[in-house]
Amino acid sequence: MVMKYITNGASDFLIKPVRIEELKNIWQHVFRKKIGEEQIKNNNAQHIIGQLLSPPNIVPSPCPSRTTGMAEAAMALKSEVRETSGTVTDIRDLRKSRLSWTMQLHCQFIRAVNSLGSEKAVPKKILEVMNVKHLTRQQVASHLQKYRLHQRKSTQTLCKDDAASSSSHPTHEPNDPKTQLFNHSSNSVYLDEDGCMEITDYSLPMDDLSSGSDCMLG
DNA sequence: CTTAGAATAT
DNA sequence: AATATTCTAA
Repeated sequence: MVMKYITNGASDFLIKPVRIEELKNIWQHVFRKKIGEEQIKNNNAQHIIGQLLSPPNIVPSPCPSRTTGMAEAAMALKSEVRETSGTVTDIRDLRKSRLSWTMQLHCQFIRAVNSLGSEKAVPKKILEVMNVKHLTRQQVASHLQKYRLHQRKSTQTLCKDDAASSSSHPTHEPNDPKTQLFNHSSNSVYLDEDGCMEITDYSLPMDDLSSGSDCMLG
């Protein structure tokens, strides 16, 4: 498999979690080659980078500006995982290929879901409520799917125990997925049935310099 | 055409 | 197991 690419002209490989340094290196090489020519096509360069980053990765060209690619790319490559006052507001980190649902993120997710209520807790709205830049609807959807699976599992387990016999295991918290009305406390709800987190304090001003309005809807 | 949700795939 | 991607039906 690897050979195939080499014979096709690839000169180097990057392993999945691509780091900034590696990319800088690549850029240098690209420039050395091209520097002799009169025109350096930045678009082309960006394209190359895009290809070097494996397909499912985020490509560092958010906006169609054909400026001097280098600087911009370097900027874009800086980790943009921003966290302000314990609240994640941006998940973009080009070193990572997959999103990691940290507890913070998960918490925010849970909060969003709870504050929306069972009926309205659909990916799009969750996304809006969470207000995390660069988080996609599909990512939320995927997470939601898993979350619901967990929920079902725990409720089933509890029901079984309930009907059967013997002592109960306080591992998880009972919950009615259907008949449950959620408390719309906007600011202090913790403890989800998933029980994998009990962070109970998020309150501080948010928005620092990360407020750029990217994926918001009014 | 957009999206939620299930089914797969990595 | 966790996330992503694809498929299907509203």
